[in-house]
Amino acid sequence: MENKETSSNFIKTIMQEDLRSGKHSDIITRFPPEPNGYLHIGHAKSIALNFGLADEFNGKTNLRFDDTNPLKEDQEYVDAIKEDVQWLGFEWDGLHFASNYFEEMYERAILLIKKGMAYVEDLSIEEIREYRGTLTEHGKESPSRSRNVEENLDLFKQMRDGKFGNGEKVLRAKIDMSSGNMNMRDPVLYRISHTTHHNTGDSWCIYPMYAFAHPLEDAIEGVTHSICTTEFEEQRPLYNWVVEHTDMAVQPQQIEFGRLNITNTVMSKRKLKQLVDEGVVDGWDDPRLPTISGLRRRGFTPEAIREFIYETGVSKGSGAVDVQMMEHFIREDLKMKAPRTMSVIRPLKVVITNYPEGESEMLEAEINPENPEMGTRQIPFSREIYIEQEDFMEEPPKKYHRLYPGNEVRLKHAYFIKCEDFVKDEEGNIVELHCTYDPETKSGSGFTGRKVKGTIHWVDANDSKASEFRLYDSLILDEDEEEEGNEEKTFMDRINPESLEILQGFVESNMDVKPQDKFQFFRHGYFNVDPKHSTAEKPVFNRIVSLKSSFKFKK
RNA sequence: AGGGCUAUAGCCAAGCGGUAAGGCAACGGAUUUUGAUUCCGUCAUGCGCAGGUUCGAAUCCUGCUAGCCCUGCCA
Repeated sequence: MENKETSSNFIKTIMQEDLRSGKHSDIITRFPPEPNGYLHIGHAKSIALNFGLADEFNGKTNLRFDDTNPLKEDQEYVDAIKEDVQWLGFEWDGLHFASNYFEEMYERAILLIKKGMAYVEDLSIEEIREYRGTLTEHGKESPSRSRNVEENLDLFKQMRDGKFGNGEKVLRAKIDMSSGNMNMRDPVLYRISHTTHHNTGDSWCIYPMYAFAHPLEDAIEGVTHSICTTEFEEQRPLYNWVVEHTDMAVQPQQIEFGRLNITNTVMSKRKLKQLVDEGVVDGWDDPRLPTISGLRRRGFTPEAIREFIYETGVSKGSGAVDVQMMEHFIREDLKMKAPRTMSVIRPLKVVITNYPEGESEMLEAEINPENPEMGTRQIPFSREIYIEQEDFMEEPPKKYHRLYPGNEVRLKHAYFIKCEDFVKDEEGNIVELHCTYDPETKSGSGFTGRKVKGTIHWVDANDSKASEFRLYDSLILDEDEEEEGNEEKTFMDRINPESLEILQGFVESNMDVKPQDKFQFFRHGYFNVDPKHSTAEKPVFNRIVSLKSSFKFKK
């Protein structure tokens, strides 16, 4: 994509070398999701790598659904995955389904049987597990291992023909039960599952396992570099074994990278599913989730996600990237794109006592000072306005530049106002401010008579639009130093009870918003119009990220 | 009778025998009608630890240590 000078990573180095040496004349990669769930930003890294690298070398990338387990897969997920890949800004060359290769895979399995390298297993699932041994003990060979080729062929045919029930038989590779690598202890190649498949319907009742199917899929498509995450590293010998012994024409190279982890969130499908199923969040597209659909609803852009992934790099390590890095890239992307506008999220009424009653005026304001081409807008101003509650303090700390009794500040795009008085309710809460304004200080007038230390935002109290604001915080809290070592706290124990705060306030009356529109609310941060809950009458804004701030209350 | 992988700053990460890139964060300072942005500056005599080879080692060798992954008819 638009990635500037190409920073180095070990996968790119391998590709460059393969091109240089003539091992390959083209680079072909693939993104191979299983359609059993929604994509998250970890997948986005894989997508960006596969598509980005191939693109850089003018190669090709296929989107291939690894749909070899009908129990878990569904058309709903293939549609969602396609949408997410496109939304991220990538175009696949071929669109494939592993299930379209079932016939060829079956033929290759037969080839293995004929070579005496695969056999039909009679043992039960529990027995297979027992025979497999443990991490520190060798496995032992199954009695079925010595079955002759003809019988294996016949039995495998019967498996395909539905002569057996689920779990009764399985096809296994004959490799090495004493291997230190568990994957080589006669791995299962095919299992029986009388289940309707989203793509092949009921035409199959045996389905290939990942370890057998994946290398074949890659080889069939002529994939040169099969990029996956490090937990597949130990499968590489098996991957190579399958391609070699099934006499595939080409041998793709499996390359593993460390998966993306981000602080203060969870990334595994299992954990995300748990949060959704237990109702901790509002579905797979909850704006607090690192799912692609969640990030989209939160207001992240494809550009920001891509830049973040790119800057994050590729390695085999297993660390976690600070979530602040992701926030940096969305701020940077939206800086030029997002219109500035004002909103008051926790309103405090201000009466400007020397402004004539019943009158109002329109003020001109630039839409984005970083990007003047975006033009200007008109903002109504009158005697009563709302400001942010935190922009007034009865007894301010040192270096507080906002409103307090006797202090003067600028209202953005409007006038200086000075706090003359304030009123409290019975409980002592500040409920209203009385201020005076100075007509001389109108914004844009060039007034230089005196300076103020602070500029605050506001909204006309009688001409503004009621809106809902949803402020998000980390879903998962940091680990306390105290708790480490103690009984294992799970991520469910560290859920932030304050990850969502819903507030009612106001935005400028000139705002006409559509779902997914993005704005910078002055001094607040970047917000996205929620596509699920926003209505024409009452917009709902998701806070994507706050603005940075160096202001700290200190005594 | 275990196997595989990884270790460079608070975090991510380049580096491939010639004297430690970059990004995030942090901290100074300038500008500022966003306590934002922008700009300028600081931030590893040091590359998990201990030895060794070499004129020279983050890079090569040996030995440790720590972390991650592997015993689905999941992918």
